[in-house]
Amino acid sequence: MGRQLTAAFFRRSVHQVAPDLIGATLLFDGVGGRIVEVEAYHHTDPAAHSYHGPTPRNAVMFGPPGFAYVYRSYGIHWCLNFVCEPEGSASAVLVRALEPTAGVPQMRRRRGRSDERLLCAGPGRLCQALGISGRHNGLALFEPPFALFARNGDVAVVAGRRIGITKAATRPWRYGLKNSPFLSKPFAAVSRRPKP
DNA sequence: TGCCCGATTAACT
DNA sequence: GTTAATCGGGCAA
Repeated sequence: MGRQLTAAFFRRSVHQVAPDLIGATLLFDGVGGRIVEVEAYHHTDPAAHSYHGPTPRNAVMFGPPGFAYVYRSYGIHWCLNFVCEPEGSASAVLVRALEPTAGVPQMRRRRGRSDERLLCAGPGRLCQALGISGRHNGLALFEPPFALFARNGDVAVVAGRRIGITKAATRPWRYGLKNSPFLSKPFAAVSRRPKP
C-alpha cells in the first residue's frame, strides 16, 4: 500500500484520476480493499448526473474535488463517486468494484452473503459492504472515515465501454485491473481486427 | 401533477 | 433471458 492520497490527487481531470485509481486502496472505517474498477463521468457527458445542471441531489459534484458524492440508484442501491477537477465542473469517478482486503468478515455480515468475489463487485454491493449510504454524501476523501492509498508500482489497466447506461454508452471510460476476478463484469477482449 | 426512465441487484424461468 | 424492488430528476401538460 502506497502513500495516502490527499486532495491534490483529485485536482485533475477524471480521465487522469480514473485510471490512476486502479490498484489504489480504498478504506472506509478500516474496511475495504483494492480498487479494481471505476468509470469516469465528465461534466460534458450526457450520462453524467451533472449534465442537466445542479439539483439538491448532485450538489456535491459542483463543489470542490476530493469529496464523496453518494447517490441512490434505482431507488434501492447506493453508489460512491469521487469528485474531480476542475472545481465546479461537476465531473466525478464512479467506484464500481474492489478486491476485498480489509474487514472481510464485516463486509460478509453487512451483505448477508459469503461469496468473497461478489462482496464488492458492483457499485451497489460495494457500498453495502463498506456501510456507505446517503449519510456520507459530501464527506472528504482524505480524512476519516475515508482513507485512500496510492498503488505501488505499475498495474495493467484496461479500458472499455461503461455499463448500465444508455447515453454515450460507447465512450470507453470504464477502467479496470486486467484479468481481476473481482470485476463486476469482465472487459471485452481487445480484438485486433474489429468487426466492420 | 403525472409519467417515464435510470451510473443496479437478486431471484426468478 | 426476464422481472420486481422503489425513488428522484427531467420533461410534458
